[in-house]
Amino acid sequence: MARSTPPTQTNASEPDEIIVAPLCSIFRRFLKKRGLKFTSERALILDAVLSKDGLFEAEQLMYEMYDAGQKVSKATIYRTIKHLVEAGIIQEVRLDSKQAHYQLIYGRKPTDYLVNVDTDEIVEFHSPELIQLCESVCREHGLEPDGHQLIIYARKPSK
Amino acid sequence: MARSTPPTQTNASEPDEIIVAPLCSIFRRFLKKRGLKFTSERALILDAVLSKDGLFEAEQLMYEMYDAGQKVSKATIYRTIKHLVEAGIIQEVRLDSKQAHYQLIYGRKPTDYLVNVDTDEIVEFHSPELIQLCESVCREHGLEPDGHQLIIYARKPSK
DNA sequence: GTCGGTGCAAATGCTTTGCATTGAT
DNA sequence: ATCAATGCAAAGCATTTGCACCGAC
Repeated sequence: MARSTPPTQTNASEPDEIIVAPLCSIFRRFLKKRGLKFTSERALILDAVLSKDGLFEAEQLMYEMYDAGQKVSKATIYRTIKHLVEAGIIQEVRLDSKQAHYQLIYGRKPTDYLVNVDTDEIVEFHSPELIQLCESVCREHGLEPDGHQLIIYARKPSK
Repeated sequence: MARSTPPTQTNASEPDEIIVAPLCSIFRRFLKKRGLKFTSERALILDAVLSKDGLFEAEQLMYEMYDAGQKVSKATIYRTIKHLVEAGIIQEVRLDSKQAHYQLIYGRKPTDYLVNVDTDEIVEFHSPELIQLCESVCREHGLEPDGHQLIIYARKPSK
């Protein structure tokens, strides 16, 4: 069973003060509002997610939890991740046709990605201009922004 | 066997003069350069792709070709689509965790997407500002742009 | 006590692959 | 003639689901 390795990655953002406790209660509140339960498995998964500061994958998270002796089934990982996305705590990022990546977003600036297609290296960045753009595009259509995903693919200059 | 329906979609671009013949020779040239062959199946698939002006899916394309009496196997569709992407004729768009979508891009302005998360309606748009942004982000990292993908998620204003 | 949650294994669905045959160059 | 392409069926892989038991509320 080969564990897929996360993409190489540099984090462009200075680690903006992560407030762990609030996120837990935010998740509890979200679950309660929907008549769902806050179980010990969900607490463990949230903890594991909070310990990651870049992109991560569902199975990777599961194996790391396994190694840490916190065994939660794959099904539960996937089910919980869906709720975390719904709750606005993490976002799904689709870098390629393979597995989904996720990243903590709650209380952070929206993150965009620059992928070097030669090396697969991923650089994160934040773009206020893009946020403006999202807002104006939405406004044109009488809508309001509910997240976005920008992936820029790039390569070494031809010469 | 349920055929998945393509997302509802409006095309924001005036159909910029599509030059069909050139694309065929462009594809031939691409294939030759790689020691690959231009087969009748690939010609049929290219034709089918050129007949689409918005997003499409691999299986959907196959069924449409089937209905038109042009039967090409699923394997060949997928194999050819990969080459079309490599050739820069179409681009892959990942709107969700389900199947991939594709869209003709050769000779067109890069297309971005606004997804109404309530209705799943997709509006295409073009953004020169975004192209500027891509260039400046790439320049900062000593790279040059090689495509991008922007999906804006939006919803009806809360009130 | 009621439902929703969990783990497991099986199922799903998109996409890829192995292989024998066919066809472009 | 060579070597890639095709079609088919089978495999792969990330993700989802059915079900019997468990646990949060």
